[in-house]
Amino acid sequence: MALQPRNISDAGLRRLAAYHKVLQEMLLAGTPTVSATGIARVLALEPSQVRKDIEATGIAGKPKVGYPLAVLIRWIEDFLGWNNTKQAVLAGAGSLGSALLGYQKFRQLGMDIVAVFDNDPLKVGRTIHGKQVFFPDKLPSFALGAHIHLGVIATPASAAQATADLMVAGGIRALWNFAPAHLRVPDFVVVRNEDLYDSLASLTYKLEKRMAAERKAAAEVCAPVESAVVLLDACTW
Amino acid sequence: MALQPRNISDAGLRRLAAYHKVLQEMLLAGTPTVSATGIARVLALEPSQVRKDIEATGIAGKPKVGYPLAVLIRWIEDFLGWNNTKQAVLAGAGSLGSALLGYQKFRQLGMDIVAVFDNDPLKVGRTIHGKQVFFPDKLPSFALGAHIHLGVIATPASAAQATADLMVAGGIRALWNFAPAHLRVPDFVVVRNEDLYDSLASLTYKLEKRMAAERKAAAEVCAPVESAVVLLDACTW
DNA sequence: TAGATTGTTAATCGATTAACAATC
DNA sequence: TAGATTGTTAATCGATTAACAATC
Repeated sequence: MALQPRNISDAGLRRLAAYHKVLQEMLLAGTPTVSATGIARVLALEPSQVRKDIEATGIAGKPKVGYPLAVLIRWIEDFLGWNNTKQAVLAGAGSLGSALLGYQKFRQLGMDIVAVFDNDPLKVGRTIHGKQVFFPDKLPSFALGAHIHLGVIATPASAAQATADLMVAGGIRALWNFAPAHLRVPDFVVVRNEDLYDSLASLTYKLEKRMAAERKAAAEVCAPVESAVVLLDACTW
Repeated sequence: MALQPRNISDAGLRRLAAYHKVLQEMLLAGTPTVSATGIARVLALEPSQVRKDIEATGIAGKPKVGYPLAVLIRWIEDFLGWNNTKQAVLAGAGSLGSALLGYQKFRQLGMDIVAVFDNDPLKVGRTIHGKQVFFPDKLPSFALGAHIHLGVIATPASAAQATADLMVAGGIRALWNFAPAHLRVPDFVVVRNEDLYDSLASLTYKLEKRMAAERKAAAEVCAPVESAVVLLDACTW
C-alpha cells in the first residue's frame, strides 16, 4: 500500500522506461503478474532498486504475488506522463530532425510534434513526415497560440541558443536539446541535453582503457614466457 | 603537479567533453589561459567540480594563472581517447543511421565509421555518405579482418540483439546502442545506451510536474480572491 | 503453513561540494 | 606583497544496496 509519492532520481526515471519496455514484452507473452525480482533478473539490476523505483509510482503490490502486469504498465505510463500527450515543436529539419519526425512511437510516449521550424527557404512551406515547415520567426506566436510547452532542438550548434531563446519566448517550458551546445535558459525551463559528442566521450574513454588493459594483460602473459611458441595464439598482437 | 590518474565518473567524462567545447570557443576568441573557475562560471558548475574533473586528466596548472588553453584542450582529447581514432562499424542504414553517418565531427572525436550493414537488399551495395552498405552476415569477418572494436547499433529494436551478437562475434568491444532494447553481451563488452525513449521519460515527467506545480501556484493565487476581475490575467487557465 | 515478495528503514557507497594550505 | 587559483583532503549529500518485519 505504497501511496506516498516519493522522490525519484533521473536515473530512476530512465529505469522506469526500461521496465516499461520489458513489461510490454511480457504482456505479449501473456504473463498475468510480475515481481520486482523478476524485472531485476531480466535487466541485471538489484531487486531492491527495482522495488524502490516501482514504489515511486505509488502502485500497491501483493507480497508473494507481485504486481498485476497490465496495471503496473498503466501506472508507469501515468507516472511518466505518457498518457497525457503533450504537443511539441521541432526546430531543425536536417537529417536528425527528419529522423526524429519519423519516430512514430513518440506519440505513445506523451510527445506529439505538430510543427517544424527551419531557416532554409527551400524547406519552408514543404512538409516532412506530414508536418509543415515554417520559418523560425513564426515559432513564438505559434507556440503561444497553441499552448505548446515542449520544444525539440535539432539545429546546428551555432543556431541552438537563438532557437532556445525563441522557444522560451513562445512559452516553452521543457527543451529536448540535440545540438552540441550549452543552452542558457531561465530557471523555470527544464533542459534535457542529448549531446552525442558528450556521450561518445565516455565510450571512447572506456574502450581505450579496456583495450589498454587487455594489451597489458597479454603482455604479462607473454613477457615471462620461455618457449614463446607455446603461447603464440594468445599473443597475436 | 597532479600526475596521478584518478577515477572519474561517467558524468565527469561527459563534463570533460562539455569543457572541450567551451575551451575551443575560447581558443577562437584568442584567450591564452583559462582557470577552472572560469569554466565553472560559463557552465554554471561548482569550481571544485571542474577542478577535480580536470585533475583527472593529469595536467598540471599554475596557481593564480590556471591552465594554458591549447595544452588543456590537448590533454582532454588525449584523456578521452579522441586523438587515437578508432574505426567503427554501423548497423542500420535507416534515417537515424544515415544521420549518424553525416556527423563529420565524429572523426575528430575518435570515431571513424568505415562500413555500414543493413538487411534491406535495396540498400546493400549502395553507398550512403560515401560508405558502402553490406549484408549483416558479412559483419563479423569484416570487423575481425579490419581489427575494428567499436560498433554502432541503429537498427529497429527487434534486430538489436541479433546485431549485437554479430558484433561481439566480430570482436567488437564497445557498443553504442541507439535501439530501444536491452542488450545482453559478455562482460568484456562496454555498452552505452542512447535510448531516446528512456530520455523522453525524464523530460515528460519533469514537464508534467512543473506544469502541475504552476497550476497549483496559480490556483493558490486565484482561489481566495474576492474580486476575480483583478487577477483575471494571471488565471487564464 | 511455509516461503516468496512487498514496503520500508538502515547501512553502504560514491559523487559532489566545501575547505584550506601551498604557491605563483 | 596581496590575492586568486591550484591540488588535495574532509564534509556533505544523495543514490544504491542490504536487511528485515509484515503479509499474502
